[in-house]
Amino acid sequence: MSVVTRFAPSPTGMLHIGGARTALFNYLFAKRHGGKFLLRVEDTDKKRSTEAATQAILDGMTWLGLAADEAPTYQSQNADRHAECAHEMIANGRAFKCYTTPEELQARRERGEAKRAEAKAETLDEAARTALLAEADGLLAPFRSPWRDGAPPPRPDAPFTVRLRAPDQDQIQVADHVQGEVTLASREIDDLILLRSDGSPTYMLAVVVDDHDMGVTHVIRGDDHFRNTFRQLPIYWGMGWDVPEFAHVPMIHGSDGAKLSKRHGALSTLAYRDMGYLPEAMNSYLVRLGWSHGDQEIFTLSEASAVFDLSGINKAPGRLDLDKLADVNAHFIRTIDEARLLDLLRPEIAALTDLDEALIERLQHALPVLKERGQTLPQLAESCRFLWDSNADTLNKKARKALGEDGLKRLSDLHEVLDGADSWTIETLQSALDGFCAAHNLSMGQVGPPLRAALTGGLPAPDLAPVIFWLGRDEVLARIEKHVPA
RNA sequence: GCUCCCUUCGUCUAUCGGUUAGGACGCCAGGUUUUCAACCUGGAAAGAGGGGUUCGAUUCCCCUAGGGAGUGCCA
Repeated sequence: MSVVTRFAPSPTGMLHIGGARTALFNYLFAKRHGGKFLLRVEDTDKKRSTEAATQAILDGMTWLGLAADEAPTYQSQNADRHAECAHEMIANGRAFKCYTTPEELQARRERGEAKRAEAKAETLDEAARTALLAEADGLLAPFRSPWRDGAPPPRPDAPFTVRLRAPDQDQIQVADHVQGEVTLASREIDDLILLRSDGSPTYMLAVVVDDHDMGVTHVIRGDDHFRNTFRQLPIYWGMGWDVPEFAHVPMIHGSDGAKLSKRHGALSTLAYRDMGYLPEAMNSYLVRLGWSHGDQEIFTLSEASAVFDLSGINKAPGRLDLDKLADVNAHFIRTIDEARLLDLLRPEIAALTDLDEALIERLQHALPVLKERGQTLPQLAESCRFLWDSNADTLNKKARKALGEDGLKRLSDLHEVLDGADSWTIETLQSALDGFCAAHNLSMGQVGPPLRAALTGGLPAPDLAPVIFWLGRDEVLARIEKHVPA
């Protein structure tokens, strides 16, 4: 049997980082087993679903490179099919019509809460408290409809929901690839609603029907859905369908261990793109958060696709560590194709200065060295600043100091040397500098600072020889002339 | 409240009864050095607590504490 996985987000917001990881795991598992990875948009909640959110999710997936093997499907379009299944289950006795109204349900819940609050009173004796608590428990227990056994409705024309008969056996077991074997008492499960009183399907019905119809073999989702599995199993049974394999992966928390909030990381996946992270880095970081493969820290998508397995997933929720993400990002900045890196860098630099042809050429030369100097794209762009900015007007303290009397003298001598250099490569420039030091009996510690001050004004930059080479003779001489007019 | 799950350095993790408990990020120190990085070397840093089982527990069991999830005519 060939593997089929799916990512099934509800389009009520952006694709956050937890969703991205769930999608990634589904993708990797499918690839690992030569199967199919599908995308299904769970838009059964018409009130909260938006087209913009759908698009944002699709964009996020595209950016991460998690391409689905078929066009995305939309759950809302299968509503008829869902209803059909519900009615089939009414026909075979697994489901029934329930005439209890939302108001009645709400009232029941509120009475339960009230009893519980009452039980807290200190004046109560033990017996009274126990009785009150028992009552509250009864009221707050999973709902079993009074009409589940076919009793006549109060008014046959009243609106009804379709509910599934909760299982009769004592317990339900789920063998989950992450959570292990977990048993739950059936009394924890209610007669869940399959069809709302307006006839629309609920999530619980829709997922099961769609997963079955799409041939999903492995349901890999957030562990916030784990409890749902116990309620969904009876739907598979009611329809006489094979039950897929399950893997419920833990959530991702913020760096403080609390639930992800806007403060720390509950950002759209695309926000990370906008902050200058690479999709490779996101994937690599995310796959290692909650899953491991020996000591390997860096994974490309294809590397992970070759070794990913469900058994390596941990049960505990993981915390987002932006420092680690930045380090992984730095790794990919250093290793991706340089032409692509330059393309990614273009808008970042264009935001800082005029990106003309001359600058692009300098960048092409310098990038192999400069790419070591930034964890994110904006940082990297900033590290390139000296390529277009001599910083002559805002010399920092060190630079100012280096341009004292001695410094200016050396600078003027260097101007002559560089002006007359007949070869312009990093190697020859380096030996020109070395030769200059030797000839004047100076150390690089005496020559470097003034030259650097003139060329970069104290901006961070690599070794002088490559800097001189990248800048080119005209620019170098011009920058020196700003301090020692020729 | 109830049900289920989880707990190894600050963080992500390795270990599948016997290890000086390993790696990575971050942090600290030293080295290199013409700035800033990078890089190299070294260092501090963990089995939540308490009981068992066992010749031997991080590893298996129980309790406690802490954390998470669920408890909708949301998904």
